[in-house]
Amino acid sequence: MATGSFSLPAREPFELASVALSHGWVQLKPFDYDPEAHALTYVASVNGAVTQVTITELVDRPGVSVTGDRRLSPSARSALGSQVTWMLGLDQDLAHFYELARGEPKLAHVIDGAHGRILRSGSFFEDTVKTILTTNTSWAGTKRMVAALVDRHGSQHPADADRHAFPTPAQLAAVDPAELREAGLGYRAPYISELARSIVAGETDLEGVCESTAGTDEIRKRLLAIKGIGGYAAAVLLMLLERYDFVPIDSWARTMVSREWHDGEPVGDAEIKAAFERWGTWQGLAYWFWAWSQA
DNA sequence: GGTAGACCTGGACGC
DNA sequence: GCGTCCAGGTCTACC
Repeated sequence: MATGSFSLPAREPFELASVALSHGWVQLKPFDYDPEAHALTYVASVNGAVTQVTITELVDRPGVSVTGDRRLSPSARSALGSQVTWMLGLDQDLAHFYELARGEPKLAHVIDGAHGRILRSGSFFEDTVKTILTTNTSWAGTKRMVAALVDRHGSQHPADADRHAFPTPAQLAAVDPAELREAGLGYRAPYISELARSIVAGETDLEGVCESTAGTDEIRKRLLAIKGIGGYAAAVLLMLLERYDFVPIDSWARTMVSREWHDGEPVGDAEIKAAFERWGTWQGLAYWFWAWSQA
């Protein structure tokens, strides 16, 4: 067996903290981030074995060091390497976005700060479930629901009963929707259950969406066909797929666009779309990293 | 295609 | 401490 540590290269510019703190995912289990140590941790299921992974930034070149808390076989190391590369978008090319951002004072900060990558979970299934759990609730509610899923239904770490991986589709498909409802998911419980069962039954290929070369509109249609995914959630998931053609319009977007361009007057979807339309296929990213005048 | 009401939970608020 | 109201996206029924 090989040791549990290895490194992965990243395309420049890269800063681990910029990716880790790109949105709230880092606050959701099984992620954790230590700002003092600049270390991102994630409880992963690698080839069926639960491993806590610690990711730190390399000091001598762009990239990260990945350390598992157990010895990794060559195949496990390869699988984990692919997973971490995907989660951090290490090979993502944002050169065109930076070119555009250079000419916009509200986006110029993304270049120096190496912003642009958005943290992803270990699987697109996990990202989809988490996104559904962000809808129609507070952030505290999202954290509580995700924690309930992970703690109750995720595979347990062999050395620590308090640590669990995010549950697989098979694990969630086996759970009675009523139990998910009681766990605090409320009306979202049947959505999660139906999605998990559909994947297990082979009716939905969520991970295949990541590799798809289909157009963004087609991918969006597939996402909108999932119960619980509406316009906002689809836009968030498309962003995680590096497709930035849509702005995720939620209450926060309404507030910020209203303050930025409409003197606090209420705005509709049309005004929000109009505000970022000029950024074309980068408009979602422009919105995400916009330096708003008022927080 | 557009709109209204329901869904569920937790936090804020008034009494 | 209790009850009420509200915010947060999406779904469904209806027009």
